[in-house]
Amino acid sequence: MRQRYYIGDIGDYDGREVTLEGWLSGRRSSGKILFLQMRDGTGFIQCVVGRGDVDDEIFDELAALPMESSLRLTGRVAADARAPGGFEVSLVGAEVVSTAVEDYPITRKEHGVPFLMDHRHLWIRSSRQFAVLRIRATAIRAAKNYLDSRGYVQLDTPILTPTACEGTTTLFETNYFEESAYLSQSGQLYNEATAMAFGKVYCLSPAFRAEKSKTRRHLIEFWQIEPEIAFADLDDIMDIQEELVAEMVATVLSERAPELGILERDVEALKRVEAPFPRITYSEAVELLNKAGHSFEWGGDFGAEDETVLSNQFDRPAMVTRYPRAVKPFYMENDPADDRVTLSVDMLAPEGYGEIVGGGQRMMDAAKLEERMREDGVPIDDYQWYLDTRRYGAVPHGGFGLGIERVVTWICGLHHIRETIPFPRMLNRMRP
RNA sequence: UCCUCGGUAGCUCAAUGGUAGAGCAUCCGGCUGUUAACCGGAGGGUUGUAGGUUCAAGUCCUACCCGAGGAGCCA
Repeated sequence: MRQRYYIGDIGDYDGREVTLEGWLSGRRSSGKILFLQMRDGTGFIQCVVGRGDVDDEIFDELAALPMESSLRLTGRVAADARAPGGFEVSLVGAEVVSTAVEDYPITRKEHGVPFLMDHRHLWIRSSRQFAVLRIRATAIRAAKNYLDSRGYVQLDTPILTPTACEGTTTLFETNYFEESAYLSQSGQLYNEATAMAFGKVYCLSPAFRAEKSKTRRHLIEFWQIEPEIAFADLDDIMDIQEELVAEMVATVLSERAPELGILERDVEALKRVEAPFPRITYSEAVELLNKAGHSFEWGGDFGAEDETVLSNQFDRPAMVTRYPRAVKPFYMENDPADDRVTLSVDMLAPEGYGEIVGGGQRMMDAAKLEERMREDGVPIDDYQWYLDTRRYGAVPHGGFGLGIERVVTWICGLHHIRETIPFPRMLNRMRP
């Protein structure tokens, strides 16, 4: 395989002549000297060339080359304090691979959200989007590493499902030959079956919710990583949640420092994200809200503002446990100490980012579970397979779902979730 | 579904009911250390759509379309 050079490794090439392959992302000229900004997907670098350093023909071509043209640039790498990034390349040769058309729409000046979203396929070339999406990939890898290295088996669950978990109003319906099918909202119920077969499992998959939600923390299509563990109680689940989230943050901090720099993220806030995380009950959270002058009545679910007020009370993610029966789904185990509440847990990110993880201990007893399903109007006939997980060797077990995009929004310190996935699907927007 | 705000040049925005403009981008010219470079010049408009009021509508009225922010909703 031929030697290839990447901007991301530029520090390794100090003093050497290299050939970089990439795209022209910016240019400034000062008469007989050109400053070319190049990107190659691993980073950004400034290349400098004076008239006379290369053939006049090539110099003139570079001076007029449209933005986003693709090229190969050859030159010597040198540390230079004047260059953004600390290194620059003094060119000795250049080859244009493809000349772009002249109207590249995204400039260095400001653009509005609708314009950028219409050009999402090009927007992802910009440095901030580059940083966010690289951090996303690293966060996902860190989560997988955490689980894989501890013996979890990745067993992905179906996207096409025959029945609605609860209520069909928020499901996307499609055809499965002669019958209806729905796009999955969660792999959890299937995870419970695979956990009874493999002990510790997880799935990493998209979830689809046809909610008319139009807020900065909702996507119609988003990704979840959902571990499920046999022989685990609520405390075990919380231990795993906090270790997993702490590892994701630590990995991003150590491997994606330049990207966090591009985003101007306050890394001190991220460095505080170490276990143990604060753990409070729902009832304590209600008290906290009321003490904070934010009136809240026991029994309801927290709204966006409630979550913000709560998460601002802590300097790292906080876990809220034991939500009332009414605000949690049928499969949550009852708290033996208080039958009004469930063995559930949500993790709220700090800095006002709200819920990033939801989970808990699952109801173990087949008869009670079936009763709860009937109360919720779940079609029992379609879920006999699920009840089998209790009939044949029920064990205490639990798990959680971690919303990838919500975690990345928080880690990156973004205002809106739409930037954390390459092509967001939102209310009013399915293109590009 | 509801509330609020918005839609004018490729982009970001101006324009008392009275001649549609600026900056950036693009093109042409200048500049040997630029950092969203700078300087000079040029081209670029069915003011979201339809109707209405008026001597006159980007501006006022009505309806619709599209978008943004938020609420509700969201295991």
